[in-house]
Amino acid sequence: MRWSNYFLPTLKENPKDAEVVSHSLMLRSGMIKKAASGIYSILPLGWRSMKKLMNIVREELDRIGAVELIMPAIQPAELWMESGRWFKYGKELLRIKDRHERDFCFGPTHEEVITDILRDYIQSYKDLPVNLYQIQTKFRDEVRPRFGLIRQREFFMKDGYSFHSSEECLDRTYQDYYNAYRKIFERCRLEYTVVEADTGTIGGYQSHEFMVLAETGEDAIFFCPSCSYGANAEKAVSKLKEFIFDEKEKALEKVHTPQVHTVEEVSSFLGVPEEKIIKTMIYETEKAFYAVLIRGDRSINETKLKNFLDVQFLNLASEEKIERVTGGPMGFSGPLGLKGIEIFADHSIKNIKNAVVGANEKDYHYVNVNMGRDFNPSGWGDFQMVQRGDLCVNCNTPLQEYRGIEVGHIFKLGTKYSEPMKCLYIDEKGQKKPVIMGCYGLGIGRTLASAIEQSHDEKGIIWPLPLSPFSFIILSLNPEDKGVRELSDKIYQEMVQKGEEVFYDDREERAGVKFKDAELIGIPYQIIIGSKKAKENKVEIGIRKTGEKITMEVSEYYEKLKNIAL
RNA sequence: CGGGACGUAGCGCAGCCUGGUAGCGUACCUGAAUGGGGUUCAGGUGGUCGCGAGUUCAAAUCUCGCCGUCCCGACCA
Repeated sequence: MRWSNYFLPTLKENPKDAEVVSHSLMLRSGMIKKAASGIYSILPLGWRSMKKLMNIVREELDRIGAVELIMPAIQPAELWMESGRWFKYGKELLRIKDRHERDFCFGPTHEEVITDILRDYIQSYKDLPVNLYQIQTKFRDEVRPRFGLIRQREFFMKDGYSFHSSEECLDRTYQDYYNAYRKIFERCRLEYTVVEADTGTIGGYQSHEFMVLAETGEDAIFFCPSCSYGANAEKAVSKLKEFIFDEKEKALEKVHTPQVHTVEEVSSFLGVPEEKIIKTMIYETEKAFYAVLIRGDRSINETKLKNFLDVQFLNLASEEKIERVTGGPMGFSGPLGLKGIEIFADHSIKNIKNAVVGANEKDYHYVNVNMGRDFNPSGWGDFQMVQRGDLCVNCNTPLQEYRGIEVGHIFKLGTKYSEPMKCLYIDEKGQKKPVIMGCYGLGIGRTLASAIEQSHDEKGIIWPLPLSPFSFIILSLNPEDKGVRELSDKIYQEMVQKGEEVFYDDREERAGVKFKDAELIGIPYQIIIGSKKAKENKVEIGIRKTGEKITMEVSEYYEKLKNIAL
């Protein structure tokens, strides 16, 4: 491909609305162009990289026996009503009406459509398993699209779905995808980790996230360096530092605590450590209000709480509602004397003796509160957010915290969709059963952006060879010099004939411009052809990653290049 | 959904406070020189100042509304 014949608008300056490096470099290297917030055109150079990644994905999925198909982006509302997600999915689901005022949505994911396909064709256990995938445009109306291709509203996703007649069979396919994903990310030369994850709106009962490690990552993950336990912040569990309170229970006492609201304030006002304070959080859900107790130095993990309470909506109650429910203002809630509201406690408060709690009354707290004697929660659970330094539940090693970009997510769905949508099969005994499903997502654009986040320098992108839009770039430094032009043309022709993916900068630009652009777009290997060296029948090979330049005879460039590029 | 900021040439910005019909850099076009790291000089093209109302003799500038874009937050009792 000749640059003069290509469409590659590079930018010298940093676009002002690009905040993260992958976004900025993709814009500058002419890979993408924004159409609207979170919505991008993929320009030729970007599309080449994207196709590279898609093909890696295809190869690895084909290898595990998954079969590619393509489903519609526009999906009828009826299917979403059947699964129950038309109402549950929320505002992220882009709903549209056709000319007959019929409801549709632009698919954020395809569980409904694929289940609808399968239920009509699956009859017997003999038809199972089925393992299908597609690479297709998704739309999620994100509240806050950001970071270029990392959080888009319209994006390419590889989504796979598998159907089984037994758990064991699902387990095998799940493992196949797990391994295939590992291979994909390894082939992309990404530094990543796999963590246990919450299943969110997709549902199901087991899931793993593939996280590319990056400081700009939106998700926090915890990882045990010793036993390699890993989980994202929503799912992570840990052992807390235990505090032993071997004191006697003292008499309950109400104390005046004017203007003392937060744990921090209570701690310093009363001179008690935060570990002896029990925080009482009032949550509002679609079912009821709940009081949730947790140790003063810990934070509530709302995802865990949501799962525990089995609710769709969960929000901290507003000031007025707290007053209505507890009788006291915000900042003074406590478990004592609460009426008409269930109290759930996190395990972290179990051993606290002579604790401090709010008195549900302005400017008052109780001290020397003891669980069992003074109050009893109606249930116990793990509601806490893991914090740095907490210990691994398996091996007691302090957990490490990283930031990551979620590039892949696999789920065991079970019968969450097959049951309501009646995707049934007949088993060996002639009984009708819902199909057992798994689903497997991989973000294409996001993976590409992650690769740039992990591999760049101040000059531009440094593509790992498997994702690079081209493997080689010929820099013809003085194309008006006949010798240079002829040699450049010759080398270009040769490489094309050998089937190499080579980009030829034949533009009438100065050398500096070509070097800068080549570095910006990050092609791993440069073939540099200039007047002086060309006269001596020599060329240079430049390596983007190291900046190294190696001079050699024209006759040996190809062999050497192939050796280096291995 | 809340808070903040921005919107002026393809891109990056100034001008706005203190109203008088637009400027810088870069890119682009022409010419010349240069020719291995965004070169230099000369000349030139390009903007209904996001949109709409209002105030005014006069609005990029002041006022109001809308639209768009980006950032931060989503939370600790």
